[in-house]
Amino acid sequence: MRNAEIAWALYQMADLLDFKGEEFFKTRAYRRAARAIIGLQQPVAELYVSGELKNVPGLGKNIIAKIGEMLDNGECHLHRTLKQEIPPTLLDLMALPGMGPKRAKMLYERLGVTTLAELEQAARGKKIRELPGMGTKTELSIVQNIGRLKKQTQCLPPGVARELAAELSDYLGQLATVKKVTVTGDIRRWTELVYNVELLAVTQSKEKAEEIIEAFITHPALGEVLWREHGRIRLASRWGVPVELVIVDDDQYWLALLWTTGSQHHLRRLQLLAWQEGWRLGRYFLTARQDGQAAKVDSEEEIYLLFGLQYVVPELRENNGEISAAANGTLPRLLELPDIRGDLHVHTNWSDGVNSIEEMVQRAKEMGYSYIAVTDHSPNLKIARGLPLEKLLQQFEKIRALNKQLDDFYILTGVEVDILADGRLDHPDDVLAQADVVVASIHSGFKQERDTITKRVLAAIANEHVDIIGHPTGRLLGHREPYAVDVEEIIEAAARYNKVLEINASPDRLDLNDFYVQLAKSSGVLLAINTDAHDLRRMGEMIYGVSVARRAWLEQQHVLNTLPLPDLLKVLHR
DNA sequence: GCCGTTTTCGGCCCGACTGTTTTCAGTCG
Repeated sequence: MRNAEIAWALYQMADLLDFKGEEFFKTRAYRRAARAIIGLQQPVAELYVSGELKNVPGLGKNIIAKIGEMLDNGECHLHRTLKQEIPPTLLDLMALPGMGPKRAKMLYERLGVTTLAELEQAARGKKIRELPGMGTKTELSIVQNIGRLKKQTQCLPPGVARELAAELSDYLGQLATVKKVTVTGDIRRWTELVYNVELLAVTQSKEKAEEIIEAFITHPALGEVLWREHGRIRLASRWGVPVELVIVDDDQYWLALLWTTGSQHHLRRLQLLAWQEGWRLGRYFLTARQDGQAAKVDSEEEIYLLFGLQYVVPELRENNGEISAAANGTLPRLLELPDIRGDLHVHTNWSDGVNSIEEMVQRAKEMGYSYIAVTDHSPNLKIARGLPLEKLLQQFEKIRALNKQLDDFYILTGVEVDILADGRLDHPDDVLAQADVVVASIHSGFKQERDTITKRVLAAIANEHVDIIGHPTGRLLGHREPYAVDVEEIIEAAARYNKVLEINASPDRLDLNDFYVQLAKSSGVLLAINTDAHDLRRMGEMIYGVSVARRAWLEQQHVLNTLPLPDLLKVLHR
């Protein structure tokens, strides 16, 4: 079993135990263990064998034993028993907003509801309001939330989509008849939501295509066949989002890659331009209009070159002016991951992070960074064990001491300070003044009116000690809508006060999104791309933020944390 | 469940909000 599968099993056990009414601390232990496993750099199996698993915080004797069972048998006894006891579809109910273990249990016991479909039926049949503590508003919200969920399952946030694609492409890669697999489509263009998971496989001979398809459809993550023709298949997946596999031979690879990558609008423009240049471009083919001769191409670059264009990277293929720019030779040199010199928003075990400052620093060094800012939560965020004033000052002391031991690396003292519901900040100015970097973020009052919440952020921008506005819209992809904040006004204010806006790189957030990043850039507002990592593994999510930046045509000079340390400190006025 | 030079047992995680109540349970961040 992979780490992610074991973590998923632990999460599910936690949910099932919650449902059974187990005490909070026990189920939290399971969730903490799951989180610890997600954060591991090595396969659990290796650490289990070497006996190092007991050194991982959050993993104790009991859970390690269950991990052992899972590694041996693919499942542990407790998990199996729980699933026999409780229909696992009940967990879908608990995933609805406002629906926890107690209510799910009551619905199950009193109305016999086990699935979302049955729940919707019960709500529409006015059965819910008859239960204690439930009323008409609960019924309405159930119907609304189920409706929203139905829409959401048509697409996936990029992190989950990439995991699914990687799993499927590994599987295909193991087939002897498959020479190469490429993940293409939305994922290759790094769109913020993935509506299709697309894979392109190369085989020695096209006769093998049907064989590959037959093997592919048996994969456990895949379900119903939606559509099929020779060399192409489309199926439903575990998460609801469709998966498409295209199989071609060597000769077709580059044109198939271009075509499957999309976007449709980009390809349309490209077809038109190709036509004007004497070519006919279509699904996996490129022929001369004059004599029907197929073009011989050995890269995507060559295809663009044939049309007199600079190469257009997948992130830009949205028909947002990239083709004219490529024709004029004015495509920018886009930001790249190695341009990033540090992460200005990470959490440690001082607040709700998993790892110590030292561990985060070590990882940052391994990633080739030259600085990192430790920005733990402020006291208002109780759930995240936000640091009280004294502890924050202690942390600053500790960081200053650590810095003395470090060569060629600098830890910035920092804080992610809550913008409180009334617009004040959660630390006094004189404390903020002592931090190298201050990230101000909203973690409460998400449902406030547009005006109120916008004023809160504006007040934070106006505070002279605030450097960066963290995850400016607060959205969680597929989970939580952005708060009602007026982003344009925030951008204008950031421009006036010379403040930095964050591109939160977490694939669950991508906040700001590429559109607002373009607005910010054209207003002269600097962006900071930060992971907001709570453990070592998630520090690796920087690439998602860089991709948002690339989709927004950002270059190195538009991004704060591409600056060498001395320049960075100058911008931060330290 | 995990954790521990304060403890191997007794802590660990708390306040706001919502929808339902008429004093509060359940959920959420």
